[in-house]
Amino acid sequence: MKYGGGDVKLSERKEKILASIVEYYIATGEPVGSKTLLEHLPLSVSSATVRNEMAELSALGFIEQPHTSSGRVPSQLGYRYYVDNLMNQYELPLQEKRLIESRILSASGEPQQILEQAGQVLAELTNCAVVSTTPFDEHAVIRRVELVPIGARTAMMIMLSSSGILKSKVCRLDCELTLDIIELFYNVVSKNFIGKSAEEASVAKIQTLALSLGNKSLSVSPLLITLSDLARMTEQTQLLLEGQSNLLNYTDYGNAYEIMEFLRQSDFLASFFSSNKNENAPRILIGKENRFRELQDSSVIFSNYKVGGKESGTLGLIGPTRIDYARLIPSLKYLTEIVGNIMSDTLDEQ
Amino acid sequence: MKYGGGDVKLSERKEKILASIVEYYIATGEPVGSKTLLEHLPLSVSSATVRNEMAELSALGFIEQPHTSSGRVPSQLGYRYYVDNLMNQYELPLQEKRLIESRILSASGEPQQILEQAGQVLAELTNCAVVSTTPFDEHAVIRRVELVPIGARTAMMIMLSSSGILKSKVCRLDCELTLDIIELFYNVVSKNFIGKSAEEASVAKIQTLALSLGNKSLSVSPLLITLSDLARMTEQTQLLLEGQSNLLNYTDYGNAYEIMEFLRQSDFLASFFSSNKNENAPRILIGKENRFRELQDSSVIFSNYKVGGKESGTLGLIGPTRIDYARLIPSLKYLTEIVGNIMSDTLDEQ
DNA sequence: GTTAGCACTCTAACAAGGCGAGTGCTAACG
DNA sequence: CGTTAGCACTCGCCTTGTTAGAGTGCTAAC
Repeated sequence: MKYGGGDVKLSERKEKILASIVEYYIATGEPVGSKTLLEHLPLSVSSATVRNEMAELSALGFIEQPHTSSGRVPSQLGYRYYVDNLMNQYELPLQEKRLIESRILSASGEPQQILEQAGQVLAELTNCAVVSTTPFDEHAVIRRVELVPIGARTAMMIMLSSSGILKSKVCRLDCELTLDIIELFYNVVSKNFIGKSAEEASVAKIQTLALSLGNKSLSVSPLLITLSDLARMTEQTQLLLEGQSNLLNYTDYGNAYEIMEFLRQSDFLASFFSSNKNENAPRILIGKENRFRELQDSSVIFSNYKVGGKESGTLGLIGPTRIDYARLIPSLKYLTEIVGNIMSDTLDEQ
Repeated sequence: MKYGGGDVKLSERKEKILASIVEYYIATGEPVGSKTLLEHLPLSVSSATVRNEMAELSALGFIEQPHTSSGRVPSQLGYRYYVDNLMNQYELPLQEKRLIESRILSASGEPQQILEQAGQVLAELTNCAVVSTTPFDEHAVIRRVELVPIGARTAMMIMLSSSGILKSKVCRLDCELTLDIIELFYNVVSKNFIGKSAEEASVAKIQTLALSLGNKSLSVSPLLITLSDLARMTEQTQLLLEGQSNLLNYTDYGNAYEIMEFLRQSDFLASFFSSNKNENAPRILIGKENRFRELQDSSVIFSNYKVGGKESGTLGLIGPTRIDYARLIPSLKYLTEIVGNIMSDTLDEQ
């Protein structure tokens, strides 16, 4: 294993000590000294020995001291080693799994709401902020378009994509919405858009189409414009955010406000997640491993969920570097699994 | 006017001084002393005179001292007097109004999304947290139910209410969704639910209906259950939240986390808002005027928006008592107006 | 009613000193 | 050679003491 530039394999005792430091610090948030450590460590050696070991761990860069005279704290590298080699993942008890599943099933079945629900559950479970992206499938096609008249001149248009995204928008016409127009619209749609990708419902195409309709164009084109708007909304991945306020609980956390603002304008994250599409296992970025300045003191754990066998969206956890990796990772894993399954269920019989 | 138990009408000079204290404190967050105050006050008197006046204002309870030797801060009563008598509301410039309007029009037209957009705008404008409730109309009826098959055994059901709420849910059947079943479903729906209130789609009614369908009951009842779920969702007012993170900016604000948590579990607020349904003008609750413990250090300003001439939902601002009332109130007023208009537009031709 | 002057109060800011946790080093031990 | 006890040392935190400054209320004069 490469840590800090060289291959390192720690002795068993060093590993025990490192693991103990990490776990103690995660649990308490206090830097830990040789003596305190010994109390939590089933080793029959003296504190001096532990100190010697700790000095070496310091030299290797796995732990560091906030100031000369207080205990040690895991460094970023220390967390990394812990996560890679030492952590025993805690398995979710079956009962809790059941509870989680039932809560997510209570959502409406729309991907966005499943994700909202899952995000809330995960936020409660982990005390982290949770981000998630709606399913994205570059090969998704428009499966269905419905036009539901509301008033004489208004209608609600609904678009359903093959990735399960449902979007709706109110459309307001300049003239009355007659059956003729509706029929014409459905014809145009089924001929030109159904089964095609959302991209194809471009403004340019809409315009040329409108031209070809001659004098009917005037009445149908507002509908087509709305269609194109919906297509835009459908192909856009949306990023959902839950449990932001959890971040405020971590008092040692520099500037929660900055992070919350960052998450709010979170296009960055969305594109980052989508560039990590083909990973299966959860990925963990600790502190500066992260490329965003705002997250340099945070850890991000994210994992993709699969809909119909294809990676299609991401669930991510964001918290301070001092988070309980051993507990969070299995929770995240389980949630992505569940979310994927439920979404696939909805779509499996296409 | 009743303030602190007695009728009070302050002298013109006292009013000027009080207004100046309130405005200075709102702007800077610093307690203000007689000397500093004089600099911002177009009065040709000495600081001693001002001190005398301030002493009387203190005795009357309009201002108070955080500690013996520092400037004065408006008391809750002081804010109240200011808001009632002294404040000149700042009028939004036309240009800004235009900008706001266009941003809200970019929303999809669904009430929920209009409110989300409006909430975001308002949060940016005011630096407060914004809450809003979706339109609620006790006389609302189910206007339309659509069933959109997705797979062989799954369908998406969409419900539209006369108050403009659109909700959808995926429904999973035990057997194949045939045209027969769909037709039967539509028949049952149009006979029993369309034009009726959402309340009537109760579980009990669904059950008796299912019984009367005899052997077809098995296939249709999952659909009817989903219908009932949707009716529940439609009649529930939803509470939306934007700009929570703004609260973190107010450093003097005791415990932003507590407030954020309170807002998150905000059923309280929803019911509180709905109990204030028939007010037209914005209402302002300052500090302890508020009945919720968590908001004792906050001010809440809320105002109802009208859809089709009827009060139907609320927009509210939440911030520390030290907020710029003179600026926020007109912003809120304008936003409620706009939101109401846009929503009414969508529905006006029922 | 207004003003100048003054003594008084109280906090925020800074400095100094003691405490204690924790360290690294050294020397001794098995 | 690894382990251990002992010890001097470091350095942040807490407490205490002091000071400067802002602001007040009061009094006496205008």
